[in-house]
Order: sequence, then C-alpha cells, then structure tokens
Amino acid sequence: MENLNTLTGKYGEEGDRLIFKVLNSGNYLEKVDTTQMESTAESARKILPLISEKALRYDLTVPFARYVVMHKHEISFPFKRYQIQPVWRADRPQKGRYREFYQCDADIIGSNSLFNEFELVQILDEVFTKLNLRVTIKVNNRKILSGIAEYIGASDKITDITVAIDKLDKIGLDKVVEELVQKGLSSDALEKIKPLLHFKPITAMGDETCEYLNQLTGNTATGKKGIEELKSIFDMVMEIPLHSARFEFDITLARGLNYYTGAIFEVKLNEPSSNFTGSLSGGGRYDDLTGIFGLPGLSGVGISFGADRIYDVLEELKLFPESYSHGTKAMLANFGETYKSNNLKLLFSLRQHGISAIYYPEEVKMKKQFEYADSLHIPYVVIIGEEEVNQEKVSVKNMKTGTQEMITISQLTSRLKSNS
RNA sequence: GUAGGUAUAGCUCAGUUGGUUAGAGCAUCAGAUUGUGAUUCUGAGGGUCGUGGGUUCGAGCCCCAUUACUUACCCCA
Repeated sequence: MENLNTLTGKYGEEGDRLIFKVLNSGNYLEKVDTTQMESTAESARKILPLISEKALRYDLTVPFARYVVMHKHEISFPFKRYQIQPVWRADRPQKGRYREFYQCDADIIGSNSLFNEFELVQILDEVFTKLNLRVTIKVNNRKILSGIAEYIGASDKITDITVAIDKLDKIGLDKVVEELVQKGLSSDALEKIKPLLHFKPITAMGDETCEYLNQLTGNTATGKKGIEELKSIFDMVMEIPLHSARFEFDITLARGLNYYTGAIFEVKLNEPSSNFTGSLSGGGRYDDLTGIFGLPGLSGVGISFGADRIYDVLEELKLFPESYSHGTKAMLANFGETYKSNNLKLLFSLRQHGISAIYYPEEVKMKKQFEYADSLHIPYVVIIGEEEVNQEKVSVKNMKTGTQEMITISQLTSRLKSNS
C-alpha cells in the first residue's frame, strides 16, 4: 500500500488509470462538495484525491525509491536489492495479464556506471538460460528517442511518436504514418522521421551504425549521448557473450513508464512453438526517481521479471518436471494391525536415514494403495506381510520398471539412499 | 476505458430447423480367484443446462436483463 500521490504521474497517462485506488476510510465523502459533483471525467478527476489517499502498489520500483530515501542514512551506495512481491493493475484481465501478479525486481541505485546495465543483462540471460527459455532482450535508450523528438521539433510528442512506431509490425507503415499525422506531426517532421520507420532491430553496433544513428537523430547532443551509452553496453555484451539470449537494439522499443531516462529493456519470448506476445521482463534506468521523495541526483537502473507470465510460458512449453525427485521416495503398504508395528518401525528407521517415506494410513485393497502411490509418482512401494515377516525381509516394488523383489531392511535402506 | 465471445456431469466438450426419459471422453466408485499400479474388460453413480424474466402448446436451443469467466484493442510484467 502506498500513498496515491506518490504513484500518480510516474507511469504515464495510461498508467495512472491502471492504479488501484483505495477508498478513504470512514465517511469518504466528507471533503466532497456534493452539489458540485457531475458524472463527467473531469469532475471525477477533481474528486479523486478527495475520496482516495491510498493506492495499491503498481510496481516495485517506485516504492523502492521511497524506501531508499527513507533509509538513506543506513544505506551504502551503490545499493543493490532484489524484491519479490505482488503488484496490482486495475486492468481487464486476459491471457498473460493479471490484476494481481508477482514481480521479481533487481535494482542498483546510486551509480551512473553503464556496467550496471550490463550486469542486469547478464542476470536476464542467466535466468532465462537456466529456465530453458529462448528469449530476445530488446534494448533502446530514452535519450535516443528524446534526441529524435528534439530533432524534429516535437519534444512534447515523444510518447505519441514512440507508441506509433511501436505498432509498425502490427499495423504497417501506412497506418503508422496516418497515426502520426493524426497526432499533429508536421509534414517536415514526418519526412525526418521516415528513415526511422525502416530501421530494423540490430544485434551489433559498429562505428558505421552509430554514425548512421547520429544522422537519424539529427546529431543532437541528447541523441548522441544515448547512442554512446547504447554502444558501450553492446561493447560489454560483445566482450562477455550471453549464454542463450538474443540481444538486440530496437529503436521502436518505447516503454510507457515515465521515469525512465536512459537504457530501457524488454524481454520477449523467442520460442517458435509458443505465440505468447507479452513481455516477460522489463526495466531501465531512472535518473531522478528519488528526487520526488527528497533525495535528488541519485541514478538507478533495474529490471523486473513477470513471475506469473514466466510460469505460464513454462507451463505451456511443458518445461516443469512431472514430479520432483526430492518428493516421497517410498510408500509402505498397509497390511492391517498385524503388521502395523513392523511398518512403523521401518517407516521411522527410513526417515532417520533421511529417506522421505509414508505409510498408507488405511487398510484398503492393494489395488487402491498402488494406484495412490502411482498417482503421486512415488518410485517405490514396500510391502510387509506374512511372507516377509516369516523371512525377516521386505518386498519392494519399483513402480517405474514394475519389478519386485524381497530383500533385507538394510539392503532396502541403502538402495533408497543410493539412487536419489 | 473500447469491442467481442462463452456459460450443459468433478474436468474437457457434443447437443441438428425449438419436440418425448440431455449425451461422449476423461475422472470417480464398484466388480472380473479377497498380496499389486501405470496398460485390460464389465458395470454404476453424478446435471433444477450460470441466475431472473419473456416468447411458445412446448425452450439446453429464440429474445431481454443480470452475474461470472474469457479474448482482442489500449498498455504492459
């Protein structure tokens, strides 16, 4: 839970609408002049701060910035932290999109070094490599986008421009141009921007490319700085290559969150057998997020994993193991009161040896007990009945191979211990 | 915020132009020499067809409302 006014304005116009506002406690209409109320959007906007002071957290980055400011005297900078918690969006739920979901954030605050960006890229690569997911890490830089807007004389329209360009794949060149015109872009600006629309994502940044990009951004200082930063990250990625992730610069990558000022990241799934389109992870650099809480000049960079989306994708691609190897190792069949004591002794002896075992609690048919063991993927079923007691042995059935044999308890123990 | 779609057994779904006791697969349960699963065969139970109205001789099917779920756009994890 956060104060509403610490969240508003940080996530863009769209973001503000998606914040879950919490109604004030008690008589929440106390401060409202009900005679002035109208059912218009504008009236609603005016009344909102009067009836709601709290909101559910929209992401983990803004609350993190608040935390850093609150604890500035106890923190050594550069400060790194990770955090896994639910966040909320007042959105219409749909595939891969939830009202409540878990984000896993990793941030480094209090350092301008681009090495931090590189470290985060390494984390992204390592995580998705370990999860066995092929992904594309898309990267861009807000300064490049600002440079472009500056160059074409439409600094106030950065968001409109990037949002439109972002749709290139989906709606095509003509529609994008149409949308830009509709947003009020001059024909002169449009001419300048057109080469950008033909710029495809690239996976390497040589000097020539940089030079070309400088041209595209009209050699503005901001644009140049962004290109320089981008190249610096690329250089590091070239030097220490990633394990499995594809790393590419995509000039159409925009990101709606207002607070980003430098590098921006987004991770897309790159598996032919899945058509999941949402981003699995995102992030970027924010230069002055702590400023609004009273600690200016602190730059940070962070990424966020969408745990639920990653889970969905792993499920869809069947990458979860069918059962966990460290689950129950053996089930002792229940043969009734006569053999209960033998079973209990064995059960606790096995557990003392660190073997996870259970005793079927009811005296029911063997068929049912075996079905139970099978449904739980328990690899061994141990039987102690008349035969076994007479021979001072136990029967053990390997549920995978179907073979069964009679062995001593010490043989059983070492067998269950050895192949784990 | 905008625009669609769906709602029938525990689950996944059939159900013809409205017409008699609403079906299947899977799951569950019970049996096939009462010490054996994944892989056999036989049988059984289980549904006020989301809810409330309406049209009709008659509604799972048509119309209206309502609720829940879901998909796309917008945007994002």
